[in-house]
Amino acid sequence: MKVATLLGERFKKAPADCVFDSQALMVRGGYIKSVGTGLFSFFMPAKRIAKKIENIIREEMDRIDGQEVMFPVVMPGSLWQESGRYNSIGSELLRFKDRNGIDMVLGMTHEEAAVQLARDAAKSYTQYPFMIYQIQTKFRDEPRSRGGLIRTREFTMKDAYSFHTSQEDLEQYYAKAYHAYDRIFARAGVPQVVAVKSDSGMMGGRISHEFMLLTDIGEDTIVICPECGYRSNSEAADCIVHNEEYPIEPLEEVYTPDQKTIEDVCNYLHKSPLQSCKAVLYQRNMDDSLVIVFLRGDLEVNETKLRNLLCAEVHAATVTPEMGICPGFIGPKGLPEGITVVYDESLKTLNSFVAGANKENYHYKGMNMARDLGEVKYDSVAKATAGGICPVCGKHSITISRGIEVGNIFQLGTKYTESMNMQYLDSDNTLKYPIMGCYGIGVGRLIASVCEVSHDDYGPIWPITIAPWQVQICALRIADENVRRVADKLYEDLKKAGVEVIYDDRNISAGVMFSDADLLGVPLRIVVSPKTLERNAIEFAARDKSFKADLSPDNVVGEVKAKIAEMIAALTPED
RNA sequence: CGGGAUGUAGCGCAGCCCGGUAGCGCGCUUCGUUCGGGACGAAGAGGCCGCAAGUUCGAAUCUUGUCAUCCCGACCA
Repeated sequence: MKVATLLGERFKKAPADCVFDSQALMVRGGYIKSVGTGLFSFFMPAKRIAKKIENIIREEMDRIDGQEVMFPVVMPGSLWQESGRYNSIGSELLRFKDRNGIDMVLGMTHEEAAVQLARDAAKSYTQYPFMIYQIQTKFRDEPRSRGGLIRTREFTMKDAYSFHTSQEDLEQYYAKAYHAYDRIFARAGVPQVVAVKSDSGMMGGRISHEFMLLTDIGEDTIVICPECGYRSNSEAADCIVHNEEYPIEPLEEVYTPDQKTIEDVCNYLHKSPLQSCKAVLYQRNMDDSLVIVFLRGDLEVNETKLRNLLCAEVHAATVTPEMGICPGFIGPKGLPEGITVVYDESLKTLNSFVAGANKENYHYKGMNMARDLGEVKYDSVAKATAGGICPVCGKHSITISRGIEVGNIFQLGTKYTESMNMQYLDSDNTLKYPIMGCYGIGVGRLIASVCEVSHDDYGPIWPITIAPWQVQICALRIADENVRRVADKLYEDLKKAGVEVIYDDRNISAGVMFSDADLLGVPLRIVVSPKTLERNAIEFAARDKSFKADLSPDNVVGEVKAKIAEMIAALTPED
């Protein structure tokens, strides 16, 4: 390929609305072009990167006995009716009608299609376990796509579905998939991607992990214990806090005029927020019924956990006079009947604290849950905080990071096989539902993630395993006959040797040529110029500046191939 | 869905308040000089000023509506 005819303008400056480095560089470098909100076309370099990532994924899926298949992008709504998701999923599932007025959907994930494909084909236990996967376009009508390829509405995704006859077998396979994912991210040049425990959300099932690229621009909050390696998405993380032993005091109602926030009340009463109880109000989406969460004053509610606990969607409450509560002065004692109350575990060992008195301008101090409220049930609904206690090793070591989710794995269970009536005949001659796992990786998001962690001010630095090309030839002063002859020959020789090479033979200034090369991010660069040819040499350098050397034009091909092999080997895991 | 902003050449923007020939920089074309980190000169090409109504002799500019895009939040396997 020659740069001269490579489509995609490379810009000196990024469009004004780019928010992430990866986004700016991929637009500037002529990789992607926005077509509409969350919709992108890929120019050749991006498409080549995607293809290489897909091939790595393909190899690793095949390595754990995956069978590559393909499901349709468009599916009849009736298929999604079977699993119940046609109605349970909101407007991110794009629904439309075909010419016959039949309800159709655009696939945002393919559990239904996978079960539909497999259910008639795997009737005997002897055919299990198996895994099927595809690499294909998905569409999710995201309420807010952003950040270039980080969050798009249409995207390419590898999705895999495994089917098992026992939980143990699923767990074994799950571990294999976990390992395959580690290999994929290592080979793609982002060993920074780590698995974290996650909430399984609408997918159903219990155990799941997300593979996160840890970066400040990430949209997810990750709870990490550097001491023991515990890692969890904040949505799924346990919040364990330590409470001081405070002197037991009698329960006392105190006048606290206009002291409505935790901060105000605590200042007013000279107490720490650690010694107070906060009320957070929600309403169930279904019927707007009120839910009050009580937790220690310094903590925040983990709404994912609250939803899971209540088995209901909730939203922040709008307080009306009919509710019979006093915002700013809400406490556990003396609430009206009929309100759902959730006590966070942080209150369990808090032996003396400040709380609202459910009376305008009054709080209690010296409150003690057991003494003043009797036996109540405690649930874990608080967000983990930095410095909190690690649920695994018990040290005060929790740190909070941000991450981009580039992949995930779920132990689904029988949610889909039951709802869609997929059964096999077991060895004991009884019909059973297979147990499923599912495993996803977003290809475009992975491209952006690699770019995010592997770039400099001038452009991306693609790992050799996914780079659009392995080597770029920059011919300076192409009008010089010697340069033309040597560079042309190098290009032909490298192509013949099977090296992926892109050749810039434009008659332009060195600055422009190098800047364009930096934006293309090709890991190895050969510069042919009159200057080096004078000493019968060409220059061979790495995009990441790790080396730069003169080579004799005669043994370039061998040297380049050796370097490529070395760089690929460095990214290939041992097992 | 709430809040904020922006739509003028491929990209970045000015012009709008105060209505009257559509402009600038980059990029693109041609010629010449220069050229190992975004060179210089000269001459060119390129625009239903997001769309639609309205006001007006006349609208990029004023009014109304509408669509699109971006940011923050809500939401999100």
